[in-house]
Amino acid sequence: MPASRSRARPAPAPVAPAGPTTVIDVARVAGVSASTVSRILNGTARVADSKRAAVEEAIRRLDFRPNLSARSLKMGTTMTVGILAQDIESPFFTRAMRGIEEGLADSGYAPIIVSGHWNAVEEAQRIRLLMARRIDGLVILTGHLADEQIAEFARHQPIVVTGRKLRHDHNLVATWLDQTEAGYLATRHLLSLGHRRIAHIAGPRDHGDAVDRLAGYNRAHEEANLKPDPALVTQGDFLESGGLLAMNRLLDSGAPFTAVFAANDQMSYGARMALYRRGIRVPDDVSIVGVDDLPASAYVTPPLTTVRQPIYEIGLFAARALLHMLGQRVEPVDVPPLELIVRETTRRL
Amino acid sequence: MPASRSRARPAPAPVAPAGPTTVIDVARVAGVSASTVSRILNGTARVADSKRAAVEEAIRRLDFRPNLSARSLKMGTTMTVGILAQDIESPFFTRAMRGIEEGLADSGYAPIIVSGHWNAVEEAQRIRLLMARRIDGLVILTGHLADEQIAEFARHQPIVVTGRKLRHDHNLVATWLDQTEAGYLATRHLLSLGHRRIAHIAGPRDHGDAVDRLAGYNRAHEEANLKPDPALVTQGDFLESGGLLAMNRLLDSGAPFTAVFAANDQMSYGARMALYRRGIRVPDDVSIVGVDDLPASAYVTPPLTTVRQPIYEIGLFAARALLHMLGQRVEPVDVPPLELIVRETTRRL
DNA sequence: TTGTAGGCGTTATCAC
DNA sequence: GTGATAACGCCTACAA
Repeated sequence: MPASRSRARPAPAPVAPAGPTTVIDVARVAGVSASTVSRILNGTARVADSKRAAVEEAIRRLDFRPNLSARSLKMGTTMTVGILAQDIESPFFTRAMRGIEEGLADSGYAPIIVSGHWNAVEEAQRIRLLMARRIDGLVILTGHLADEQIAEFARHQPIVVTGRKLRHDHNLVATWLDQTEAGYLATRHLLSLGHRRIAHIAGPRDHGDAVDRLAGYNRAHEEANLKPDPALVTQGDFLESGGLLAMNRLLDSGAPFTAVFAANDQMSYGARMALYRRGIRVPDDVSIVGVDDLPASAYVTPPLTTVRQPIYEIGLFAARALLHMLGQRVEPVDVPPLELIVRETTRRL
Repeated sequence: MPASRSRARPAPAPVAPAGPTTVIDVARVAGVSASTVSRILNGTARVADSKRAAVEEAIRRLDFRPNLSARSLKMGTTMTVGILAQDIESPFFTRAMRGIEEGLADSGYAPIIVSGHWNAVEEAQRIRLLMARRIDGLVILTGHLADEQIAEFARHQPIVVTGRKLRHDHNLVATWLDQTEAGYLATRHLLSLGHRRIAHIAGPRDHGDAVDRLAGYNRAHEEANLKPDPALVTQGDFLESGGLLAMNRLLDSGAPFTAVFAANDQMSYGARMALYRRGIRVPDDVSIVGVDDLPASAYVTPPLTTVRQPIYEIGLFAARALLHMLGQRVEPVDVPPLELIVRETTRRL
């Protein structure tokens, strides 16, 4: 029976203050000053054991919780970090968020998540909203912001940004994986299985990762002294629906191919569906490779061969790096490298 | 070139204050008092157009943003709502969160998301953490908290809780869909296709929805004057892995069946994988029905027949209901009913 | 219409 | 070791 907030009814106990409980109430009940309560709360200084006991008892009795707004006002810190995602429903971002959640656990920091929807203007807007809340730090999960813009934001608070290469700074950490390598690993795998006509469902043209993966596709061909057929490269949007549409276009074009490299897992699912619709078997007639290794990829039929991205670990890394910049003592984590996961959507030609 | 935070260097402009910009700085630059600035910020009172212009200009010049902590301290409101999810990576919760995000858009409220991991103790802990931050409202997305516990929490701030039937209150709104109906719809569909030996992969025993769906499965049988074979009911955990394990148990038991009703889509995926592993065709040899209609269910092969839950709309509803309780003028939204979505994992026997 | 003054709850500084 | 006191930045009576 917490004693606070008893307005209409008579106070249930003589100690009950009028409004929400404050340090002063606790101090009065414990027979000490507010400063002493504060000191005990924060471990700022040594206090006599007897007083400590009295204060702790009073805190319990009154169910006292310090007002974070007041503390923030005084300290200039909000114990809140902002997370800029792009699409809160995408498995990519939720996996990263899990990593962040884990990395932030027990740190006292809580995440506020906003979505930028792959739109630089909206992203900047959301970040300003976050900054108006005086967040102590910010994680930017990929996106379309200009590097200079991010550097500018980093003048106001520590930032960790994923998916780009940026000069580190006391206030700015970037984590980056070579997405050319992802495209290269996927394509080389198909080439090594004897495939020579390999289609590619690319991601959005304005998306750096997509561009890099296409470059990796080209590099693997070059290395094998092959020239990819431009008719086999088509555009997707990183979503299932786009993968389905792209595969339909590929099929309708009549250009023959025996394998397809989709720039991410979600488009692989869509492509797979398009093939299924036409009765084209995977991997017997066409092999598929994706990128990401989303949790679902082990449960689609057949299980998807893909290039694993350490998304969870990136989230974990981001959280830890941010805490480090915020002055917390945390052990750093490593981001493992990209890795080809061979499952059952690819077979030797 | 924002003028604030120029500590080490000489001030770039004569207007630059020492620390972060405050109303007082704005007032000084605009040649008015701080209260006038506040009034303009909040539209609290009429002010002369000339002063308004000067203040707005000063705000722009100084890139001023009101300190939310100070405002919160004064007003007793944080413009923050807490969201208790269970697993931030589950498509169920992310879909709901999308709805919440949409419902909160442009309201000025930002969501803080925490996860309870289906553990009543952890859920209560997280909520206390949220409450320590003085959130203005709370959305509880299902979970294992006791009704009384929720009622107790609702004494401190408005709460919307999904997935239960609770007496509404000026501070408590519950939204609930009859999950017996979900199990009933799924099972009746299979029965109507001529299936008589229908297996069921149930959800966790301590999960109300799971229990209700099993009850619906039984009710559909009763209605058809059939008795489900207890050997065909097995336990899952609402995850893909649990669905896979459960289906393997079913198969190993030797009890014959021609269809399976899985208590959610994720377990359907796992069950589908187990069948695939053994070369059992879907729907030719075994039909499958799930519950949820996750976005992915239209893209698995074959596309999953399932009972659609309006998860997004539930999130939207929750956000709107909360805003309403917080005194905002918002138009209410309806939660559509459960609906059987017939795709391609079921066929007539 | 506008300014002055006081306080929201906390912590840091300074005395004792 | 402990207590008074003065901010932190904002908003809202109250006064003018």
